[in-house]
Amino acid sequence: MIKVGITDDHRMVIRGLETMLEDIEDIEIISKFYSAKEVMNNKSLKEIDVMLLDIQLEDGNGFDLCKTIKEEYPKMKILALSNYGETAFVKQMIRNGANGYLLKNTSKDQLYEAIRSIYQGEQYIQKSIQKKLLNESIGIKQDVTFIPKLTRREKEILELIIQEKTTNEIADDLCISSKTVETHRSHLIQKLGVRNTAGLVRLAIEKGLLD
Amino acid sequence: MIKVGITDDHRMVIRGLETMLEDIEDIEIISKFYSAKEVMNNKSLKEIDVMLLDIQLEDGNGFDLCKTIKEEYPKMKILALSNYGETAFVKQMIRNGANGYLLKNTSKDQLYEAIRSIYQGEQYIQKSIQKKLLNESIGIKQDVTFIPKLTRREKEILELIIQEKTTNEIADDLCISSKTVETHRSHLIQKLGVRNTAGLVRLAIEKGLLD
DNA sequence: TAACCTATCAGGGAAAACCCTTAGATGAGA
DNA sequence: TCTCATCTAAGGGTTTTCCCTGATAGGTTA
Repeated sequence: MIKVGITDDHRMVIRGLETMLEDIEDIEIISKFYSAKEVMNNKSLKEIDVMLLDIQLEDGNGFDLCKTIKEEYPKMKILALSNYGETAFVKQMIRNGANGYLLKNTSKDQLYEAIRSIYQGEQYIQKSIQKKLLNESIGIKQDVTFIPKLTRREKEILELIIQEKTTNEIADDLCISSKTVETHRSHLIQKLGVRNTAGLVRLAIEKGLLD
Repeated sequence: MIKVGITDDHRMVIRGLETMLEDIEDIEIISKFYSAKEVMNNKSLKEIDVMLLDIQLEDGNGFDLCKTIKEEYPKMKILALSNYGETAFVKQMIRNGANGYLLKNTSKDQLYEAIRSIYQGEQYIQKSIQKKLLNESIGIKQDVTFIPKLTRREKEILELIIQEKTTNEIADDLCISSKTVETHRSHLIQKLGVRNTAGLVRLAIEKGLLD
């Protein structure tokens, strides 16, 4: 009997998961959580074998939650669920300890297979995403798509850039010289491998660099 | 008996909706569609009283689909479903003929109420979103948040801006003067009510102005 | 036909962004 | 202690963006 927990802030998704799993004999849903907070405050976590975890939670992201859970309950298996197949998401989730990654438009069979696989200690990543990861690593061998870590200050400035502030305004906001802000901007452009502000904003939004 | 159709590319969500509605006596789910294409190719649409419509479909957006459906079947009621409560989304959906708007994290009761309301000819917008819309209209009376329509050329140029191209490069790409591109840029900034390139990119991505 | 929208182009000027180099101060960690 | 990362700052120059104004031409529609 595999004891399953579900964490998702959409009741509809939880409902969907429940019905998909309800008539499977060796699976039992023992807990449901609607937010990251609920998970953290709960003490029955240790009984869970496999946690189905939405990576987009309203309060705090699933990445951090995944890491935290894994630190406290290393034996628990985590199956990440997401609407998005962005390889950046997948990689980060796996780095943070997830044992599997499924898109939410999955089928019942695939969901069952994924849960069983990771319960038995294997890794399960949806085929379409595997393909994507493969293509990516073949296609652009040189260009490592991993996103370099931004410093606190850089994130701060990136945030303000996205808010349409100019270098001068940012300097005022942070009480530093505009030349310093320029330096940070240049670093951001270099680090993220883009050409200009447009690229910064796009990347920041698409890859979710902030928070 | 209210005949309901569901359009969503996530099976899980469809499952969730099904179980939420299955034990309600006066509702019957008569069709399920996993894509916009399926909807358009189907001829049993005319029997549907209320369509639950995801606004984020893989093939073509729900906004256009909503409009198209309404044009062909004016009597059909459409309840928009979304993960996002962006007022811009809501407004656009309502403009395109939707009779209601619900977030996917809704409850069974609310879902039922929404379906019944719009079936009876009322409009149903989730309370939290109503609040948002209200606040918005109070807070910024002047600033109408509706998104003005962009011309084909403007969209084209916006697309290239997002691809990190400079004005000169865009001019080359389109074989027009860079001064013309500048004019379009200015119009974009004015129309969209932003301050600079960063704002353009952000809005274009967040509101999905392209495609 | 007149009004309107769209796309085109231009001049000129101010502001902002971008690029390169160099460099001091600080704090964490091997 | 020495190194490394980070944050800070500056000089000096080029490119790009932004903001006016004004103008022509074609197409649509009332």
